[in-house]
Amino acid sequence: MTVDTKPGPRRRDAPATEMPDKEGIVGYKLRRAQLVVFHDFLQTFARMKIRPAEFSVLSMIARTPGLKQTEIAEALGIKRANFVALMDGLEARGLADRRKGGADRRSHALHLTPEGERFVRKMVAVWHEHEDRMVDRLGGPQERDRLIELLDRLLAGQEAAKED
Amino acid sequence: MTVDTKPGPRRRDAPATEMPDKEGIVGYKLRRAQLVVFHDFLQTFARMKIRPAEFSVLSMIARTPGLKQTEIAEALGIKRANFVALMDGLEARGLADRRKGGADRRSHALHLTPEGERFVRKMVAVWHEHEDRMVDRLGGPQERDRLIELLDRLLAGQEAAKED
DNA sequence: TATTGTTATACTCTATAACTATA
DNA sequence: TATAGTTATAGAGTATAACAATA
Repeated sequence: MTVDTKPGPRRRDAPATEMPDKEGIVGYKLRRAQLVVFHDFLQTFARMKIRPAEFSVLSMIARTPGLKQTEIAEALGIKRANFVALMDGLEARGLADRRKGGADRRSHALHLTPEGERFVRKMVAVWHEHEDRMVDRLGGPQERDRLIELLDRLLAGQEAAKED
Repeated sequence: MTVDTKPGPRRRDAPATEMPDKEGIVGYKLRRAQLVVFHDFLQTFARMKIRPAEFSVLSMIARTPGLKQTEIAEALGIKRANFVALMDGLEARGLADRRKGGADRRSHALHLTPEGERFVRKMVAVWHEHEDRMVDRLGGPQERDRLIELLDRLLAGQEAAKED
């Protein structure tokens, strides 16, 4: 266990200096940074009317067509009950569809429509603007990779914590 | 502008390989990691019934007593309208109070009650469990500092983007 | 019995507009 | 006119329970 206390004398009645400063707190900084990045994402995609969750769903369908709802929802950390309205929206816009006819007649295979394919190509081009801007802020692809690696350690810790 | 494309030949009709993979996307990883850290925080503070926003408000009042609501809300990225119910809760629990009587009779000076002082001391002790766990997952205080620095770059980029 | 998709519902967070009392 | 605190409200996001169809 890491106890990150600084050496040296410490007075008894100085609670103010013992208080955690938000600027050094992992969760706080993580939240603020995530909000900033999502805000940039939302601004970038305001015209295309795409939200982060919709973006990740369309990307995943494009990468791996034919997956069923539960598979995509679980991979993205979306509850399957909440996935329904999201997918309804994409279907209503003619970007993706649910196809029945597989071996398991309970499930739907998710695919992009031809219009969805075109939309996703534009979406990815626009996304590069956003992502390049974030990578630039970080200091380049190498710094981006360092960040991703550190974030993966937090995520891996969660995996380990679940096994009990 | 950083364009992070890999060299080498690229086929025309292979959209699947051109799609962004969520595992390398800054915003996506940031969100997932933040959820994991907040989940650990919520578990850790389930008994004390403290949410992240309440934690940061109590910490800030403890560090700098006498600030007014708007100052704390703005520093923490909370809309002043949403701060009211949060502060109502802390006051109802007897942890903090709004004191009138300053030069500006519109504003409230925020302070901890004696019970709030005791509560915050316990809260900070419990928080160390959580924070140490996160720092351990990252690989130690040095790795934590690296992460904070990278997140600060994203936040600094936002500051710069606002000036227009 | 278990799983897939679905509906309904509730709770939290966040955002905006408008009010009041003071400045 | 502007600011501090407040109220009301609306929209996302997220969580759980329960159901029908199918396995």
